[in-house]
Amino acid sequence: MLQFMNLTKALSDENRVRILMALHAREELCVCHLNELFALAPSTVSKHLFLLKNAQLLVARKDGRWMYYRLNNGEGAPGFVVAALDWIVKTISDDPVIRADRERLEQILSAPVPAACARN
Amino acid sequence: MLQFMNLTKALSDENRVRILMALHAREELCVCHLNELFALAPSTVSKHLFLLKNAQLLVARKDGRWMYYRLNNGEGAPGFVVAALDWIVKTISDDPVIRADRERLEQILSAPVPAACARN
DNA sequence: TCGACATTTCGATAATTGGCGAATTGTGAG
DNA sequence: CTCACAATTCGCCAATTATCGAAATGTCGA
Repeated sequence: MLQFMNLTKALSDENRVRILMALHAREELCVCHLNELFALAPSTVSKHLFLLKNAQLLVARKDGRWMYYRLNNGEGAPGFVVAALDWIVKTISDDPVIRADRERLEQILSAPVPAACARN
Repeated sequence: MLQFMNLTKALSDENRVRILMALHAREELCVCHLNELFALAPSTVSKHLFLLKNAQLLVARKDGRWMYYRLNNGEGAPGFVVAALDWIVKTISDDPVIRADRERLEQILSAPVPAACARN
């Protein structure tokens, strides 16, 4: 029950849902990309990522100075988590807000000199 | 997005999830049953039911003085709502808390003179 | 080693939300 | 009509939480 509630609480904030969808669009992103994508303080994004990871919705990978996050829907992910992610994606992929985030994310990632991180 | 967030916010409270699961065990219940099942003030239960109905997770039926609530997973229910309910049921049906609620609910409903409502 | 940068942790604050009791509404029984 | 009762609405308070900025941590490059 505790795990389940961690998950539903994690999903109850719009910014966190948008983070999940951004990761769905791009497999893997570092925190600085998310900082730029959403108009939030780095510490705020970090906290959101912690809650999402704590709910088992995300997994993290460290590479040098950067932390990369991705959806926890690969091998070994709990079935109820994968089911939740499938449900979310299926439900709001076409939402205007999510679409706009996707487009803005493309812009950020395709910029010749990414503004977010120094170089990445 | 607003509908989606209404739904995830509705699911982010443990008492509301337990209400959903009670309704899954029993198809339909009136508010007084839920008042007795959970140790909550009637006004609190009523608020929870409003949020769940607002999220389209429940539908209500009025019968005399009593309001009956049930899960919105029948004909005409939105697909993403039905999918959410299926996911919840599948994920936490076996949880100890939910099991205990189910048993207590049986007790309440099978009592010779239901304590909850005057007669029902 | 030192400085720059990515990220996290911590502490404070504002907004949101769960909870209750009191008052209100609506309905049926007497 | 009046009373009792189911349920909701409202106003308030306590607890939670989203957010930020400042400070701490860790890592790379010079």
